[in-house]
Amino acid sequence: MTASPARHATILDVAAAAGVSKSTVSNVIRGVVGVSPDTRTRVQEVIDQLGYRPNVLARQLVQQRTTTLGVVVGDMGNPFYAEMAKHIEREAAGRGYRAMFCNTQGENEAELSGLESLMEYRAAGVLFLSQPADRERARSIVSGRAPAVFVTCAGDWGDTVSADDDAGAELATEHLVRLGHRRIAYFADPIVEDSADHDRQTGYHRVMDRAGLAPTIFHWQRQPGELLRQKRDEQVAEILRTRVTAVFSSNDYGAIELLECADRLGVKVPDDLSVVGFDDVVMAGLARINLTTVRQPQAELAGIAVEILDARVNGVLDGAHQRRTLDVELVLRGSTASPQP
Amino acid sequence: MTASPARHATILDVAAAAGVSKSTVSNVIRGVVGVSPDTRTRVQEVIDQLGYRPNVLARQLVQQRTTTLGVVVGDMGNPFYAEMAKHIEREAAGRGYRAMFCNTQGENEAELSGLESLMEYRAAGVLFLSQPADRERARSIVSGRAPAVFVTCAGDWGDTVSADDDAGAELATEHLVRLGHRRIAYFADPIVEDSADHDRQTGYHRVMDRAGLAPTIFHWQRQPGELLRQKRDEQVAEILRTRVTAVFSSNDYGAIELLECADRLGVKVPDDLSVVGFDDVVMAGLARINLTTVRQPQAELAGIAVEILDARVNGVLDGAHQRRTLDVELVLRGSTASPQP
DNA sequence: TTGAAAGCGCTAACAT
DNA sequence: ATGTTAGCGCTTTCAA
Repeated sequence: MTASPARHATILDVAAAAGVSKSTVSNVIRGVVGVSPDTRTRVQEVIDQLGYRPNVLARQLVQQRTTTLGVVVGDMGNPFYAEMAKHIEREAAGRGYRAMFCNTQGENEAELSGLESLMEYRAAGVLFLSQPADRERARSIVSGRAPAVFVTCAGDWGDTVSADDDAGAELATEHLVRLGHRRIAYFADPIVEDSADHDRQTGYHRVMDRAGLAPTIFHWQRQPGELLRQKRDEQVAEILRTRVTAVFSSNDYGAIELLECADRLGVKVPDDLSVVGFDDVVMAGLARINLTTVRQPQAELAGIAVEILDARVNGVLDGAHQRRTLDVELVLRGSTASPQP
Repeated sequence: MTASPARHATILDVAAAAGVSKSTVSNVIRGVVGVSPDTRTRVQEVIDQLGYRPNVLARQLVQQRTTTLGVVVGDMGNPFYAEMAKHIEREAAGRGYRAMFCNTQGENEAELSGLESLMEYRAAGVLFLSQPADRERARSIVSGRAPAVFVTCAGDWGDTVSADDDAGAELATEHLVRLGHRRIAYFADPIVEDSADHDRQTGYHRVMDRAGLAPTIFHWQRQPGELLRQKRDEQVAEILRTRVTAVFSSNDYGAIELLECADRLGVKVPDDLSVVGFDDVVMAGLARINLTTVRQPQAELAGIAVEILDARVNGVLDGAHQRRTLDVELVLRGSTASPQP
């Protein structure tokens, strides 16, 4: 079999074969009332026979609106974003939208050209799973042309849907305090959105203050691209020299890397070091990882985000930006315990 | 700020503002030669000023071809597919295509309606990361309308790009044989495509035969939806009762589950049991998983798949289906060792 | 070097 | 209940 001519039947082909006008075919396709049962079935038969599929491009061109949702995601290789992407695609499809993904890998250029491309496709709305690096240019490309929803990352020019980062951090930190830890560090992974990181730090600080403990913030150094294992180990070793007995990491990924370092350094988790993460990615639940963490309600986040975007697109929702915050939950697993005496 | 009117400037707006005809604007956009420098800059200024973006729908309607690539993926939550999806999106974007994902979750209905939708969007081509459940209907929807490429899964009505499953299985099995194992089981995870599973079994069988060893095939029972942990443990316990000392799993996911079961049952890996996986997902490289496995060249698979699809779309490649097989590599880690005496 | 005009496949009035 | 018609925003001959 050779390459296909990719010939699609048009509404005119159907009309001709069924011996009706193209409007009648259009009426059948769109299921409008006022088509005689006879005609309807006859047209439908021709449609099935010809394998006719309406051209969405033509439809959307005349209707002046599309059912394409743009999704901007930093790294689909990151399990958290991959799972979010999956949920969003499902939600979008459930509401009759098609998701167009732009995986930006944090590259400014990819981000901007992706957004421009989405606008050229006249995406009905765009959904950010990570805040664009160049906020102003991103905004100037999208704003005024399509509604935007920021999921899990704050954006000041669109609706935002995120987990209660502050409360989650409180939960995590309180858990460590109750276990008897005094030296509890906050471990910031730069991959976490600034706004989320900020809120998580806030929650951490509040609990530490309340307990009369001194906060310590560590910034995980990431090399652009590959991570230097030795460099990470040195950092962790340094942290442990400060006699820290517990760490709250701003995300699971960072927490898992910390576990790895601890393993290499011979530091026992949870005996010598307790670790709490944030996200509850699937990996965190593996018996060998077994990470105590704060669960983000991924499916709900995705559902509400698409719901809001849909409402904006349909003009059902209008006016000021929505700011939805969903509850989180602490998942107790094996990476935390009371400090050794 | 209230909701945007989503008003996009058209080519006519630009033409009017620049005092030229729309054809001239079109010529500027498309960068065709034969436009005076004066006119070009003037038009370009208006374009920038108005933030004009050509409507891709209109363009594609008249050109009778799109730059949309449909990607069908079974489960983006699965790290292997998530990583593949990411690479494919990057490759597609690099060649001027936009990726439209359909996450089917193995549901027949989602799959078929997703494909129909892709055809309505007049996707230039479709890329399968997992074989559709209803092959015949999938074929009838796509075939003759858009070229299809099957990545990591065999499809008889399109080009296929996959890793050398057979050779990979040989590598894995030989590794275990050389370590001195005699009772080596093959562990089939049903999530693996039939064709890939078949080839991996073939490689396994060949090596076992050559070594004069008796092959044993186990089929991992997966409940639809949630897995029953106890059930899995029972299966693994049963396998171990057969005095198997090594297992070659048809994918990393299954291998990791096996590790989990072994942990729970108190079976030491690699001392009491050696385990080899297939794929080399990121998780397999975590120190706490440390799985010996066969690496699939994900980026290359994605690159070649998109390259072939691009060639088909442009008519550069014509005729019989391509069948590309890429080399794999055994990644030695800590889950394998010689059997205990 | 530019412009006029004919569609691409469809929807949505408006006629009949 | 069905047909006619005027676009949607663009590309692409063909003239000027």
